[in-house]
Amino acid sequence: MTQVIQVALPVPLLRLFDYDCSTLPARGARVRVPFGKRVMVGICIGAAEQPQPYQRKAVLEVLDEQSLWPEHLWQMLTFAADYYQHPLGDVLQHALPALLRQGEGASYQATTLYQVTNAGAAQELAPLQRAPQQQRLLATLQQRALLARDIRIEEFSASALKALQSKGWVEAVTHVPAADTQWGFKIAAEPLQLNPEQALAVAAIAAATQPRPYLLEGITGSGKTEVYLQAMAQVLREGKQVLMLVPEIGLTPQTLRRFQQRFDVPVVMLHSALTDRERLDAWLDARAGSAAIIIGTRSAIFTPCANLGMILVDEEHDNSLKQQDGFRYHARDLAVVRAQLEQVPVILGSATPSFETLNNALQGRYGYLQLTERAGLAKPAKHVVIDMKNQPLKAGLSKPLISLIEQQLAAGQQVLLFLNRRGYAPALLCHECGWLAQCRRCDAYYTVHQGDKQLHCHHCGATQRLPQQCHDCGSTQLVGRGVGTEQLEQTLTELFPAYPVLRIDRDSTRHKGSLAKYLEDARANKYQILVGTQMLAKGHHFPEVTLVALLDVDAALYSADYRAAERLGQLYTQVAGRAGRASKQGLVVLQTHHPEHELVQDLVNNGYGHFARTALHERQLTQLPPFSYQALFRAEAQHATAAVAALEFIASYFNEIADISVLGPLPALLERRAGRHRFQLLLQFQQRGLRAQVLRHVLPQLEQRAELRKVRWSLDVDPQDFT
DNA sequence: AGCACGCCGACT
DNA sequence: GTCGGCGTGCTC
Repeated sequence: MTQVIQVALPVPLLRLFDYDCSTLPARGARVRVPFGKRVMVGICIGAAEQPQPYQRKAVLEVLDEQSLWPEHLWQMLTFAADYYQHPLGDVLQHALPALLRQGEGASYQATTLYQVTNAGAAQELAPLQRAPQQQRLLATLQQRALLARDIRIEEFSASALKALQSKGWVEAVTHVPAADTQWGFKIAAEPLQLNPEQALAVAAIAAATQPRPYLLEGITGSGKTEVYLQAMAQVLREGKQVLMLVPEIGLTPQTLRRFQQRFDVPVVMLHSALTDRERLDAWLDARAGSAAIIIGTRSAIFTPCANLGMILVDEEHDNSLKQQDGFRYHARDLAVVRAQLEQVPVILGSATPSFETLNNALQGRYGYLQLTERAGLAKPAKHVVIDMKNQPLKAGLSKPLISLIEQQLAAGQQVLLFLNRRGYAPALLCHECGWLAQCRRCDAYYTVHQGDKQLHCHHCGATQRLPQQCHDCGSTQLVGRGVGTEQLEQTLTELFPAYPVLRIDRDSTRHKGSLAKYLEDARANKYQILVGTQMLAKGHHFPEVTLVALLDVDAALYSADYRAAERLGQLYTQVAGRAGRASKQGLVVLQTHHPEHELVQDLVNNGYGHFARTALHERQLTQLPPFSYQALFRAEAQHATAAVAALEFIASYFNEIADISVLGPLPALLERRAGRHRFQLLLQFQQRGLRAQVLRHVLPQLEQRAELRKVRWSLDVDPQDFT
């Protein structure tokens, strides 16, 4: 009997689409459908209860017999679509590997497996002395069978393989990888001895009768990872899976190795270098339960797990956990929702917890586990605040800082300098008339880059040749104003010619693999002076670094973005954790024109914990998140008036509702970018429930309005960034 | 988001 | 005379 079904399609529309179908597919199964002039893969949501009187088209093909997602994960995904008011079809699309989005079968692909024949197993290796390629391959095959892919990866010779086959020693068989859900739990390496705090944390998680979220707040070097490992061990021992989210930068082969060394269980790592097929295999392994540990960045939160036992979110304060465009979800928040639905514990780990998470822990909603002791005998770093007022500066370096650097270098140690501006100089100034080279498409100045002798706009990517003359007065007296990492690198090379300088920023690491190489060189102490942007701040440890300096933090102290201070506190604390170790005193230097600033004083004197609590109290007084719930509408258009009008139109839907504060429309921090005028409208609610209810009611209406068709607009629930 | 339709400028 | 620029509208 023909059914009418609702289908979610990957289009930016909140509504679902009705199709005729000869059967009723499972909810969560894929269907191939005609859509306009195209054919698309959509997800069946179920039977349409009140089919619209509409000229329906028919489903072309039902691609899955069952739902692609386990029930709890399906619930999380529908929750997310509602919470973020984002089209369900697009949300579901995010939760699928590329091959499944394209309509491939949700199954392993048969590949060729090469194995020794009986004759091959008995064959001596010595006679192959004169064919070393064949000898090496046969020796390996006698130990284990190899997939076609392994042959390639391990660089065996294809002709050697052919030769062995023709001698009848090796045969090719068709191999369908099966999800092997039976992995026995084995500890590969003995766990480390825990200190009392660590032991308490592990025990608290193990002893909980009700699974719940935990904040694991551990200063750098306090052994957070060991707590993760031992908490995981208990889950793995029961045959359950662990899902771990890490920041983009933390997804390294070292991470993988650390887990493999401890546990003799299958680990899959979802990194960007995987092919689409490998990604699907990993997804299938996780869904079947045959992967014991699944590690990935933000989007890994959507990986289905047959038998989930725990979720870990490492560096839970990290901004890369929030997607900044399209489906703007926060993976940490979804992890908490998923853990609740699946009834498993979730551990949010950080040395510098986000204010949201810290507040939840302080209010008792999350378990609060603290690690305050540095392992070993490492001394906490010394803090120095340098007042830049009235100081002569050399490429942003004050005299006292230069002499501190000198001392460290002379003692054979490494220094690490942070400057959050890449390029040579953040502006090009005419020395005669004051003209500044400005991007034509953005409200921003061009950055001078000496490397390629060009001006770059860091906001729209535009470039042009370095001008020889002022555009206004024709003078040739053009000078860079301000300091970027390029110039800092150059100046340091001049100041300390005996010491090699390494610069790490987006420009110097453009080639793939170069970042990894530089980091390795830095760790190996090939460079004594390291210069970089934030890029260098996250998650890297350089054991020989004793001095870390933040060259200019003033922008964060007086930013229009209320989260700037939180981020500064986190950055400062993270980098402070990198200075010094057991035998050497670390030094953290902060240069500012406002040494008396409360935030600076609090951070330096009382540490992140106190700083965060003070700032949280302030957020409470001013009714900012996490003490209120925000939704941000953004609009951009060719003309400012169009963007403003669109937001005013949106605002009219909220103005009359009680208990909503409506701010704006206000220009974005960078009003014009790539030739488009950008404005924002901020809504603030006292209750999360009210926000959900109102957005759920209003968004579908807005989508219908012709008034909003001419501008590009979007909604960001729980905005992190106001740029 | 795509993809078509539609109406105005610089090219073979 | 066309090719193609991106504004506007629609997708079950």
